[in-house]
Amino acid sequence: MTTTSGADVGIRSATRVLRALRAIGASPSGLTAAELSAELDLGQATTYRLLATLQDADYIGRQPGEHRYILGRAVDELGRAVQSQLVVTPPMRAALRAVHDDAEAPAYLTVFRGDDIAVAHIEDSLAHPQITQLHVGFSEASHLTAFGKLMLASKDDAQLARYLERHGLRSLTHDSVTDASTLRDQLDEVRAQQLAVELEEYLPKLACIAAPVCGASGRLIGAVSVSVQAKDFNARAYALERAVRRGAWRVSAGIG
Amino acid sequence: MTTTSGADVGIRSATRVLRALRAIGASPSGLTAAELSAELDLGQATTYRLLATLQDADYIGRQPGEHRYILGRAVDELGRAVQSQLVVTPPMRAALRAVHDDAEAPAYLTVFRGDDIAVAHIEDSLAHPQITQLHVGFSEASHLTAFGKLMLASKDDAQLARYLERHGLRSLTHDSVTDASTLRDQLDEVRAQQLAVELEEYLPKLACIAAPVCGASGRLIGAVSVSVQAKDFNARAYALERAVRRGAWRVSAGIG
DNA sequence: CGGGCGATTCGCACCAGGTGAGAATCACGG
DNA sequence: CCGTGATTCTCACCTGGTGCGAATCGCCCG
Repeated sequence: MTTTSGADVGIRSATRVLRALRAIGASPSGLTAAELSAELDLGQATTYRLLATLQDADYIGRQPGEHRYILGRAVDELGRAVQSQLVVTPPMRAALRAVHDDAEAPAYLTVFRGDDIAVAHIEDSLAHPQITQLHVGFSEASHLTAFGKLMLASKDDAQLARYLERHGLRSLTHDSVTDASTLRDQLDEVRAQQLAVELEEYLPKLACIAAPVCGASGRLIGAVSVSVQAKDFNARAYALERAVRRGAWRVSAGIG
Repeated sequence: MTTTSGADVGIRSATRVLRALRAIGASPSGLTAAELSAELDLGQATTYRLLATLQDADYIGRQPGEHRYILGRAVDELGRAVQSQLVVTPPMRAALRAVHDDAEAPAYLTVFRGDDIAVAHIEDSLAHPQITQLHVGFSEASHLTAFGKLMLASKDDAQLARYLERHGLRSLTHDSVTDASTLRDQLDEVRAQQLAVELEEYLPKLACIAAPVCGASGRLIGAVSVSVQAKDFNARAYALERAVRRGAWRVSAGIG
């Protein structure tokens, strides 16, 4: 066991492939064979063989006459596949649309996956456009979003500690929680209310409110939320809460 | 050498990783360990190790209490990285906007990568919305799109033959070219005009016209195109041609 | 036209590390 | 409390991935 820092678990060759893809994707202009070879600490012959394999499977490619490898169509297809796995049925869409109409605000459906959160669907309109920083796909900074707090609230102390250890508490605005014990208090309140609220923690001037979606087994699987201007939040809070709770209920029911 | 259909080239373990990701992505609800094991023809111990490795790198994950593995956040990030490698500079965006305004039609910037074509940017508007079937990312059926014909026209006979052998000539509409010799004639015309046109070959009732974008070396690297209703095409053709040629020129100039 | 320098491929022997089989253990649901 | 399926463990085998060095290739530059 030469695990110096406990990070290199698993099949080496597999890890290499993944690291290679990451490395190539990390640079907007791609990587040359030599650069990748240095990055992965591999002999050049091996590097070329690996590149040939990836290229053969269409995961990478390069422009003719260019020596840099860039991500190819297979990666694009995979990226699309991720989104196809964020299943959104027409009833769910309808429920979310109703939330948008009731709340007069952009509405989001998120699903939880272990420590990660993916935005599965967004219902917005010209009058109530979505937050630009949010997109369909995985979301960051769980501790600063309303649906993130909902997910964290479903964890017990040990799981939360593990999460914090792995992710830390990044700060995005002046009001972001960055203190673990404050967060724990917030999560207790979330558990008590079965509702999460976030005020200018994720983006300045923005507030978000989220209600839990549960699967047939009663387990928490996601959230329905809306975002509004922070200054309007207090005046609208009551109506927003009714809307997201109703929406979350309808989505939950549509699953079982 | 050129094993046309021999599939087993390269590093086995790498191919396995890629096949595993593909397989998991191919099913909207993901795969169980047993299913993947069957799919890859691997022993179960090995399968679990591979899954653990992929999970460790966040390429896959699964909902708590669920036995199916699904694609994870790292894949989402890769998918986003692909798009970040489709570099679009502000001048290019501006040039494309001008094409949209001149032509009064949605305008597309595509880049060529070997046999593949990626849509790098779309400029549309409420009055002139984009074709819904087209999205930023890789595009299919090159032989049926205007920009695709442009790419194919840059190939010589041998390269074209190789392309046809690998991709075939899928038919999408009643007017799709499906005959290689007809396609060859079309491509000759494209070469002569340095312009490609497509009438209801890709989508019914839709026409598309594309002009070539060249890099500093003079090599063809992409295309600027617009799409309009097929019935309007003849009346508007002259203006559209001027617009895309001008746009392609501006983009080409903005690169060198 | 010829040298020269990267980029890329080839050949080969070594052995790390991935593999399969089977058994043990765990996790549930009945 | 048992049975079934999921998951992990153990271990010896041997494939297949690896590095090194050299051979080619391709292209720029003088």
